[in-house]
Amino acid sequence: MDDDSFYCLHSELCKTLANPKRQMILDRLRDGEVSVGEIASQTDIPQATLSQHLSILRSRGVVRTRRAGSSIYYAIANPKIITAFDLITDVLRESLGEQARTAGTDESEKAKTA
Amino acid sequence: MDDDSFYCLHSELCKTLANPKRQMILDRLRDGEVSVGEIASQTDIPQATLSQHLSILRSRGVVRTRRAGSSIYYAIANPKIITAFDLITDVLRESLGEQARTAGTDESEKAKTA
DNA sequence: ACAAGATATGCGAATATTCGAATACTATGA
DNA sequence: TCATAGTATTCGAATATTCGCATATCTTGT
Repeated sequence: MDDDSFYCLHSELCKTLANPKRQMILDRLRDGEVSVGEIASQTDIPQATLSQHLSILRSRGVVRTRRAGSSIYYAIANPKIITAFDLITDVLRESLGEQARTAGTDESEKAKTA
Repeated sequence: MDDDSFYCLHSELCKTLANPKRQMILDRLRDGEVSVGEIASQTDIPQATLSQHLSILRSRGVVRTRRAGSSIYYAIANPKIITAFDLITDVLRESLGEQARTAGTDESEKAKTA
């Protein structure tokens, strides 16, 4: 696999995580499998929209599915996804905390020296 | 901060990583700070495009900058970003390896039972 | 076979991202 | 101050994402 393909696949995977509704869904799945109906009742995501997002998560291999009767249970396919998710949460938190201190040190902030 | 805001900020951060060119850039920065010109010469990204992506990385706090003469050096702001990046690489690799074995077990693959 | 509950898909409009070209800004040296 | 190297911004067109609606599919119970 060449570098370009790698970066494309990698960013496809990141894109899959880069949506508030899909993050909401993943957060519901972090403690184990949950059915579509359960996710729908725990969030304010309309059923069709929810199904579309689940379809995206499925197609990228982020979640796996199991049918039980007429319900379909979704689960995180690889726990490392959750670890990455939480790591980004850390970065976000640290970045928010640091924002006050480092505001204005950016080299592109030319207005400050004018 | 309410949940919606959190998921939005989190996915903003993920979106920042979810682009092949920005991943290429981050990969160049993983061993320490590099100037814009150096990144430009190591990749095939045109200068204007490169600068736009750097601007996005800057605005989300993913990188920090330092001016040295007429050059501007970019560096990863928080090493956890790289850890998350590598974790997603793991997921990608494991997912690609597993693809052959689990192909067709998806509940949405109805065609198989027809 | 039929009805009902649970989930998935197709489509179109609104919105967001991406890129290249042109241009502007900043610092250094003559 | 002027020229030049290095970097940033603006703008417009092409493309991709997102969402809601309508509808289709699948499964179970009768």
